[in-house]
Amino acid sequence: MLENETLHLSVDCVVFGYDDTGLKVLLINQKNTNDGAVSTTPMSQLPGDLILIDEGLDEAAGRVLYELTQIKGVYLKQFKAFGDPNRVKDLKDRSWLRSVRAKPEQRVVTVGYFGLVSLQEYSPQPASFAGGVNWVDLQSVGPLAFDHNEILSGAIDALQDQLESHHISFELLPKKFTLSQLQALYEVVLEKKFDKRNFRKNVKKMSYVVPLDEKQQGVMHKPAQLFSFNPDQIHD
Amino acid sequence: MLENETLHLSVDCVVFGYDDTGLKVLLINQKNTNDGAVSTTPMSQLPGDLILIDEGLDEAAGRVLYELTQIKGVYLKQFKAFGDPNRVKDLKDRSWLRSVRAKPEQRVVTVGYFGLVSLQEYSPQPASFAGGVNWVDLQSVGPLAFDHNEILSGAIDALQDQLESHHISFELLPKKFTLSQLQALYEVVLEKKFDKRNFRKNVKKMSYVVPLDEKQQGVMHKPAQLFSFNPDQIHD
DNA sequence: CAATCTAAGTGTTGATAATACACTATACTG
DNA sequence: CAGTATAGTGTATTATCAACACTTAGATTG
Repeated sequence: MLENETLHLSVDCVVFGYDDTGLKVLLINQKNTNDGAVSTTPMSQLPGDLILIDEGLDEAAGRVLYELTQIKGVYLKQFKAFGDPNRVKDLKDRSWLRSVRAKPEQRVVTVGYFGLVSLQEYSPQPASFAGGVNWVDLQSVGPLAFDHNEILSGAIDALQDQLESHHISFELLPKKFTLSQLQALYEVVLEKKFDKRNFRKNVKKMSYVVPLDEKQQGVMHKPAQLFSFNPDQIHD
Repeated sequence: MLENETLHLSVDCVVFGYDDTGLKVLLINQKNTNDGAVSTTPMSQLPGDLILIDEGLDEAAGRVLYELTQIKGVYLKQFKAFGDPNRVKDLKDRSWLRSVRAKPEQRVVTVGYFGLVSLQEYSPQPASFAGGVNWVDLQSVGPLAFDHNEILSGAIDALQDQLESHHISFELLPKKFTLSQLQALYEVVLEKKFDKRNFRKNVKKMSYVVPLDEKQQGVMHKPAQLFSFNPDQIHD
């Protein structure tokens, strides 16, 4: 127990990616540990790691995300700290912890960040840079390591809370987007349908959504007008 | 620097107290350190301390608050982690840290909690139990130790955000209260005025605010009807 | 016990925002 | 040039919000 008398702090990033096929979350696969122990099936987890002794929390979140997935420059926002003393003590997580941590028994408190990425802007996918990194459909997320399902669920709540009030939807869309894409995003994130005409009426009131002199191309129907976000116009 | 290679975690509690005279925050005075060093004027700070190695965050917040102020059983909610690497490195805080911490140079990340108390329910005041504990009017809060002004400001934001959406106003009021008291609370916390008739119209829609068969007594005007909160009736 | 004081309590109206709903327009395809 | 698929648009109804002033109940005073 003496060995454990200190506590470590980590950050975990719940990065949401969006494209026309839906809302995904960025997960990494734990590498299979060939330590001769009972080989548990490798689990998925959120990208996260211990913070360094001289870096800030936001800084740590950006660094850890980059190191594990090669993704950088994304919107990242702290949403909650998770500090159950037993959150890394579950049997299922022991073998992996032993393979990566000097002191695998040590308590770890983690600070959760959620991040937002437009998947169109991130081709090629991170999987081609960093092994074992996947965008997983939110519906298809299975059991994750540690308390990461709980952290994910907290991040979804935070995203839903802040989508409308904090003007962050544009982080999930390409720079130029159509109003139908914007509406689809709202519908997926908030899990409800909107009326097309009413939705567009509301968007017209948002001075920071500006129409471009440009139309969609290469679609086999009437091409939609493109819009972009102008963050300067936000003055609520 | 080697000594500092571990990191500590603390909780800080921003406990708001409310009565007819306004909204207060609970502060404690740092005891004067007679260590012969330059005697800095003793500062006020939020009640907070390091968490124990085997306790959860919520648990730590409750314990620390009780140990420092003798207050217990209050509503406490995590709102944000503060992790600037230099948040406890300021000159003004050194002398006090040296007097209370084994490793005063050590980095401390803190998790902020906000708490809510009805001051009517807390007579006698905590100051009579624990030395140096004061309810300070929000307007009169001066410079605090560490980054506690920033933490306080974050707590105010969280309180304002959640007052309407999370049905927490009753934590700040006595069990039986009048609609005028409720309105005054909203006005103080949200820093804006409400129309009396419109306010009461809205309250009527809240099924969890229930009228009692009882009236105010000992006031030299028409006595107001008393109400109470019934948390069971919350089903948003 | 009448006059006075103080905050409690109460409705209506006009403005604004939210909802429901169906057809025409445009570019690409074969 | 007919077919297809999504873009784009307006109005009527309902619900919500905002503004506004007088009467009432009990306590106090002379």
